[in-house]
Amino acid sequence: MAAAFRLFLERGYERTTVDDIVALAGVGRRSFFRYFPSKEDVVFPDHERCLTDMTAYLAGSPAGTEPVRRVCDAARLVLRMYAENPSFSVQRYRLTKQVPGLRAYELSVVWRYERALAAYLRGRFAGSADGTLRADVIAAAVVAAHNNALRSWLRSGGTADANTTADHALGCVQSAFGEPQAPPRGLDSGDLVIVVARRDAPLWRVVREVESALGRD
Amino acid sequence: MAAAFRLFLERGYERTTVDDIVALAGVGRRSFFRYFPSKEDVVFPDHERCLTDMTAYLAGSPAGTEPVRRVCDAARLVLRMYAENPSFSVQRYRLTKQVPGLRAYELSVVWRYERALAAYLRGRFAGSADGTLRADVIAAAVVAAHNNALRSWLRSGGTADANTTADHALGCVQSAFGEPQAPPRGLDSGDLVIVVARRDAPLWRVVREVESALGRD
DNA sequence: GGGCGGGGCGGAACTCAGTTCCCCCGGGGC
DNA sequence: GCCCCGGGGGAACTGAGTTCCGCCCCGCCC
Repeated sequence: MAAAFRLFLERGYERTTVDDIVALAGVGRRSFFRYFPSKEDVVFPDHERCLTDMTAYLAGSPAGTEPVRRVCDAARLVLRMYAENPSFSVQRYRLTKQVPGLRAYELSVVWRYERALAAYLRGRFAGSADGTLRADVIAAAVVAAHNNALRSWLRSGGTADANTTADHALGCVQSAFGEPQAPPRGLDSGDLVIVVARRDAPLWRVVREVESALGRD
Repeated sequence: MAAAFRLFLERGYERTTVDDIVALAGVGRRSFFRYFPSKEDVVFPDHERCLTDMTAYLAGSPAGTEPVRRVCDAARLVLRMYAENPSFSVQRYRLTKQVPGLRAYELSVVWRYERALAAYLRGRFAGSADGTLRADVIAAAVVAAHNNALRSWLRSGGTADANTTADHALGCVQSAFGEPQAPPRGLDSGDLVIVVARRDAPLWRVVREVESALGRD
């Protein structure tokens, strides 16, 4: 991997052959493909583990957890993996941005994450109306919000705080799709809440007010 | 293309080489790659045109169109393309379902659709708070809803009515994310609106109520 | 200690996608 | 006639990924 990245950064991904890598690393070509099924896999060495981590995390959800919250937290696992090696992640980001083959590979990885989230949500929404549709849409929204936060962090060169941007992005999705879960501060279930808003106020501000009135923040 | 699909259906995609195709078609190998940049492109011959259609459709949006409605309609263009050749689409679906390489290619195509939608939404949401985040999330949600409808239609063998399922799926997204566009029924700007909701009601229902109270539906 | 089986490693050769280079041929202008 | 041009086709090349086989080292059993 070290040899591969040295060459990728020196000459670019496509100008580097597997023979170059194994020659620099001093190993046999056969051994390279033993550890990395394809040349692209060198660039994404940890996604496979992260994917199994995510499915395990979802499978280990205690009963009664709010599903949308859970998938948002699952997405944070990916962000954390990126944040563990900021400089590596940023280098890889620059690489994937300009090599179509790597972008395609990344898409297939992201797709597998999304399917894992969707599968979990489908299980949780089973039986309810439009369950699979809601599961697919929410999974896609979570992935999109996560990617939005991740990319802005990567564009900052890994210097910004990844968690706060992700909290904000995922918070938006969560508040848009999430079910009520927090116990009311002084309210009992069944209480009535009255919200007053001006008609020309922006919708998001009205929603915010509803949320705070309902004790959800 | 006819020769390629005959062989793909007979022996499978991976067991068919480009030499087989050109031998059956009676053309030169060089000519194959003149018309199809890669072997995968034979399977998705019309996506390139559909993508340019979609960008043109979005670019030609009249001023004042509701953005979410517009991207939902843009997604319907893709569905219509599939529906034009049901049997071909179903065959291709079965093929891409079991060939990882074709799935990866399809993902990259879908990604380009999603980026086209997101780019349009980013332009429309420019300046508003969290504009790019909303654009990305909505684009992903629209694509997910479209794919959900498309796949259920494909699984039905192309017999069901594609439009009604798509209308329902996209309608959910549209009502979840759409902006107000209808003029208020009898309210003037500056009027006060009072909304009453039970605390344990699901959030989306509260939001729906706020919207209708504000005359936005 | 000596045979022995298995696993990690390496290399040679192969398949196939995709590219490059060059040729051929037909048509149309000069 | 000659030249130019553009589409088609083939030969040869590059490089990824696979298959097959041989080597060596290590532990294990007799």
